Amino acid sequence: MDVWTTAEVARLAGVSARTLRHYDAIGLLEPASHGHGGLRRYGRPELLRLQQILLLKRLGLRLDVIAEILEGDLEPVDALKRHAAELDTERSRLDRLAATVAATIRQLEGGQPMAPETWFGGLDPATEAQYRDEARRRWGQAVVERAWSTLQDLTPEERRAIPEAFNDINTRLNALREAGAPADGPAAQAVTADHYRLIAVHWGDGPNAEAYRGLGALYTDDPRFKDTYDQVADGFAAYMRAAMDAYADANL
Amino acid sequence: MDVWTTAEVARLAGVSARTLRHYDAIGLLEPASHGHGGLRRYGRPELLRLQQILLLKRLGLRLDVIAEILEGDLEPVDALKRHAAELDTERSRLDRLAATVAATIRQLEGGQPMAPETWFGGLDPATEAQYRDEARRRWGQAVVERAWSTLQDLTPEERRAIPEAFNDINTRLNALREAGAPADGPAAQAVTADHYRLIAVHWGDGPNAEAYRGLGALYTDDPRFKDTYDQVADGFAAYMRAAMDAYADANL
DNA sequence: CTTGCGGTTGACGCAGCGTCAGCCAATACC
DNA sequence: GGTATTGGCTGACGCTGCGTCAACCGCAAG
Repeated sequence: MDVWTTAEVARLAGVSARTLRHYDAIGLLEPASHGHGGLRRYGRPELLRLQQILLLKRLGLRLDVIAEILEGDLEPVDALKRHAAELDTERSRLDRLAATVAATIRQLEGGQPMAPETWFGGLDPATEAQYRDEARRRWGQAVVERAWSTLQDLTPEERRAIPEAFNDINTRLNALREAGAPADGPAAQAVTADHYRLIAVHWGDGPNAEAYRGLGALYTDDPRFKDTYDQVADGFAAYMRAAMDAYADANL
Repeated sequence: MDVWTTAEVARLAGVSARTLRHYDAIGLLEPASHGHGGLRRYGRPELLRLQQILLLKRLGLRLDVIAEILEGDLEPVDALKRHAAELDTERSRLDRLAATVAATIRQLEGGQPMAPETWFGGLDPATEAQYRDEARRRWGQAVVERAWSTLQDLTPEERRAIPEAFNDINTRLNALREAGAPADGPAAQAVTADHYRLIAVHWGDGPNAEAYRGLGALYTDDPRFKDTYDQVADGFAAYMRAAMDAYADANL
């Protein structure tokens, strides 16, 4: 009774037969012998090795790492410490993700305020015309016409998605501001890059440094914009402008 | 300028061209037209749809879920709430995993005490003989001989792994005890199942109900065992025995 | 003889692309 | 006019850890 078949080992160890065949295939746990039509026959050393494998697997180690440990090529403590660090990284990633998702849910449920970038969408004709005139003076005829025709071509569904996209960016950026991240730091600049790309999509091309800085200036100097942005949080408009200036300096 | 190629869209949106081709392949984002040798040509609606895709992707949603949302088959808020719940589950799983890994590291670094199940390994000959005699009286000749020959055949390396395996189980079970989990509850019984299987491997077969209960009795009644087990934590021996009794009742 | 159990070897599937490989077309340089 | 470069295209493999068929074989019971 010192030898077991695949199914017996599976039952004893609480794994599937397929798993054992897989471990054989990748060389992690080879049976003591292949006899009589290829039948796998496991001995006691294999059972014990399997126990060690399962112990390490329960800790979340990958099979190739487990193999290295069992071959003596890797110190268990070292591998576990590295693994613990990875777990920690992954956990904080999940934490941030969960926070972002929760914020997005609140935002969707709360009904988002109309962002000023949606100038031409859903406004009454007079106000709309006023914005368009001003935009033309600031950025020129071509840009405004492109943006205008863009918005005209949207389905109502797509149009609804625009404020969400801007609010998403505002939420993210404000979270960084509250966390004390500098506006020209890597985290805030990454979000700003998303903002730039979103603007680029609406304008049909990326704004140059001057135009982008001009847009930022609008956020702090024009009360129609400033009020909306400081509604996100007090001081947010200034933070946003600083981030945009830094972005223009570094990338445009 | 109302139409863009793959590379242009990639640059504007900050994704790889390969990604865009993938999204086309799975039908998530199809170009406005395929013209002139299969060249993909994206229009403004596609750019906007891509923005929505990337927004949702940043939240960790899977591509098929994103597709459902964009097709209008799924409410964004519902999907996000479900996703938030999944994130929470995953996060607590990682928490437990990290705790287990940390405990294992402490255990490996602290040098584990010899578990009494390693009767015949590394003891002086006289003590070893004494254990063997007693084990024979308790569980019979056959079982002891099998277990004995098992241990004889092990390499020193494999022998060192045995206490680790037992200590792993003790650590896990004691964590449950300290958390207030009942010895006959599902969590503790899952660990006990591992313990049973480990014993089964060493004995060459699973002990029956009587033998397993007898082993449990040993833990609380025999001072040599009890002392070692209560060294894990005060009262642990009794908890372990209760878990083993419950396991025997339910499964053997 | 059939049925059924338990064993075997492939091979696909999953998630989301990265990364060649091999081929075409237009442009730029000599 | 030849050619090197750029960019786009379509496959197809790779990664992780098996679950899940599919197709086939051998042995024992009914």
